[in-house]
Formats: sequence, structure tokens, C-alpha cells
Amino acid sequence: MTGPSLRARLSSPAREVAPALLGGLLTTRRSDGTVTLRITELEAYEGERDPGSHAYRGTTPRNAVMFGPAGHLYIYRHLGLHHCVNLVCGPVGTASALLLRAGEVVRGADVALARRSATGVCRRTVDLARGPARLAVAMALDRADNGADLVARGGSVSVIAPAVPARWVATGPRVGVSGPGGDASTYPWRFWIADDPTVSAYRRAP
DNA sequence: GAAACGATTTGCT
DNA sequence: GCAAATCGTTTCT
Repeated sequence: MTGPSLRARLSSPAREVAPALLGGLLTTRRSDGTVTLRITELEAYEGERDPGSHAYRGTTPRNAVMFGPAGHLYIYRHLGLHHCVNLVCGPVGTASALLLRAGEVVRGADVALARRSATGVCRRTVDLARGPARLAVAMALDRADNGADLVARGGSVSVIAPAVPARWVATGPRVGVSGPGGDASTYPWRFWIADDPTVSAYRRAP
């Protein structure tokens, strides 16, 4: 699944896209090297009707990208320290998006390790991109990449999405957010690959 | 113009 | 296990 067909698939609501994107390969090409990430953990945000979404109170300069076409990156700074990376989903006009929470570095682990070593210690390969901020560092993604189109040919960032078997996909409540109407347990909007060691540890079990 | 707050990580107790 | 770190964006006066 690549090119225009990928854009079409991403134009569905985030909760429908999420299972198809698990196992997807995200690649960034930078001057210090190329890193490819196998996506293992995602969270869906449903825009204006989702209190957990930055788009809950409508469009602002910051979240404008989320209301645009699917396949672009929405990246923001959190707590003044780190970045979180989202993939915009849904049709134009909706702010549906998927937060990339974790992944497995399958190519360029040495490059990712060098980037991670600049800020902290990372002993194991599975920790390279375990967690949203770590993922951003390992992939060298920051606000400069906000709005980048992953589907366009020739871009420095791209994604392909081979499907993983449905039985590998686990779901559960999002981290630190309740669904609309309250109870987080009734909104299993987090998706991950079952038993994958790169999924955030204490969040691994529902 | 000012103030509050946050989709987290890290390091210390 | 808990608390500090840190700053752009949003919201209110």
C-alpha cells in the first residue's frame, strides 16, 4: 500500500486506519543517516468531538495541519521538552489523527542510537523508539517537519503500510486521556502489536 | 499583555 | 515511586 491508494486508506477515521498502520514502516532520510521504524503502538484522536484532542476546540494555527488532507505529519512540542508525532487521517475538514507512540527501529539503529545518546542513555535496541518523545528523537523529527507529506514521492519522510494479521492487534484505553463522555475503558483508542517488546512497558497490558 | 497548562521523560529518593 | 524540568499555545483579563 503506497502512493495515492495509501492516501485514500488514510482518509478514513483514525480508529479505522490504526490497525492497518500497525507494522507500517516509517522512514526518515537525514544527512546523518536513514532510519526506518516499524510502528508498534498508536493512539487515535478524533478531532473536534474528542476532548483529548488538540482539535477539540476547533481550528487554531497550531493544529491547522490536522484539518488538512490525510498523510501529513502533525508535530508539536510537549512540556517544552520533547516532540510528539502524529499522522493525519480522515477526510479534509476533520481533525482525525494518530499519535505514533512507539516502534521498532529496523534500519539505521546505529544512527538512532547516536541521536538518543545526545540526550540520555539507551542500553537496549528495543528502547530506541519506545515512547512518543523517544520515537521523535530516534527519527530526527521535530516541529520543522510539521505538515510534511508522507505520501508524496521524493520526500525525506515516508511511510508504507503492510498489514499485520488482525490477531496481532491489541487495543486498550489511551494513556492519560479519557474518551468522550468520561470512562476511558469504553474508548479503546490505543492500538499496539501484541507481545511486541518495543511497546511501552507498563502500558503493555490493558 | 499575562497566566495557566500539557497526548512525557528522566533522575533521584 | 515520585517530582522536577521547561516553553509554546491557548485563553482570559
